[in-house]
Amino acid sequence: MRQVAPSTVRRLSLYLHFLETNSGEGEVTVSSGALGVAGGATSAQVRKDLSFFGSFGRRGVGYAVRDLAEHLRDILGLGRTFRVVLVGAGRLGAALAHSDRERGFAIVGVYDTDAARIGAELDGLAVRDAARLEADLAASPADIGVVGVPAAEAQGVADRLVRSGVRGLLNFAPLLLAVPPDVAVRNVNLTLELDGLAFALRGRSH
Amino acid sequence: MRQVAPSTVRRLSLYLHFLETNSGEGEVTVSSGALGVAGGATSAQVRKDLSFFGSFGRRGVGYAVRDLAEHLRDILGLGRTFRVVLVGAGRLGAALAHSDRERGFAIVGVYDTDAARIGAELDGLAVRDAARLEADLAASPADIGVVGVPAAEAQGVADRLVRSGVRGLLNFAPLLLAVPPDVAVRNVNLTLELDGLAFALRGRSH
DNA sequence: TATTGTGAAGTGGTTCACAGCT
DNA sequence: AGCTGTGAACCACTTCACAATA
Repeated sequence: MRQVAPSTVRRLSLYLHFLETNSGEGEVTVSSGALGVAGGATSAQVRKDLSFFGSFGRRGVGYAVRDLAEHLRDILGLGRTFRVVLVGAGRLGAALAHSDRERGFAIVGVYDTDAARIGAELDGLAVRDAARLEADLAASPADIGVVGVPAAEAQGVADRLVRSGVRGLLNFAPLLLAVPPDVAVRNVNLTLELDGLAFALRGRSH
Repeated sequence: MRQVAPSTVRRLSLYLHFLETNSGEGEVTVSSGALGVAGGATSAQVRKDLSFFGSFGRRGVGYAVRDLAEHLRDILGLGRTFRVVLVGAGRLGAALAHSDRERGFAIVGVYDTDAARIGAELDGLAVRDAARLEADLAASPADIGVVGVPAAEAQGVADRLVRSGVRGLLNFAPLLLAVPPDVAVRNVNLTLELDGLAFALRGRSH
């Protein structure tokens, strides 16, 4: 199978979210056009995205909602639970801990280096001393690590997570992490987004 | 001038961040190669990105750090202060309020519909009743609106912000907002990022 | 008639490679 | 010799267009 484009994965996730939030509404089938609206794509794009993994629709009819949702969860690998450790019990980390605990991402540990935070609770999880990270992960590995520490510490934390067997990182620090090629990184960078808006608004006054 | 690619803007922001955090270190010039490492790009890509806006370097030498940073701030439109209103005083909004207040993005208002939150303080800013949004924006416009409310309310909030003159939106809700073509939207979607990691980790166990 | 699945064409961003300065 | 600036080549994602099917 050819390499899947990152943009395709992003859209598949949007299609799935649409199917999941609109499934109770009676409609048994959806067209590629409707999915396109949800995913910010054309109908042709939707069909191409899906055809990459198989033929899930019926010509002249569309896609069966429940069936396609199931296929998308399977394609995205959402059939299992991912174990997530959170390093840096700041606000972004808290936002993550708060959301999405249901959808297959289980937060199994929250760590911080700040003594003031250690021992505190973050959404029902005790914040542990980051010094324990390696020992804890050796005893009970995780799939995904969330880097929620300041920029200066981010690469160090990433290195420790990767050495401890984590193979996916969600990075909130405003810089690019250097990781081995078999480790996946997704960045959430508020500075970047704000700069992007600034650029889009060039020359416009309020 | 041709349309600038979103990926180019993203990298320009990364180059700038690199220059700003490493400017005190004696080096007066940087090469496109060094900038490429910071921005996750090749040296050729860096030069193309910059050449799009002018010739800022010297052949055989490189780019003057201070000078290039200044140019990048100018290109990105960071020379002025952007007035930002935050709707939804949740954790992501709090994360935003906490960071970056220095770099040209001034939070001028925080709103929520939840009576329990109204009147509370978020990083020194009083949370106001979202019902006042239109009146406040009419009296004192904003450039950027942050949509930090649940998915079901997101489009409604976006509509109200756009009607009140906001021309840039930072959307934390896990869906695509429909906005007029002259309004810029950037999405921060944790669900999407986690799904992306799930896909990248397909078939791998811990 | 409605809508999918897909090869072919199109578009646009990235990489190459080298001329041009310092 | 070192490094930028840039046209040309390349590559990958998107759109088109239409045969296939309900």
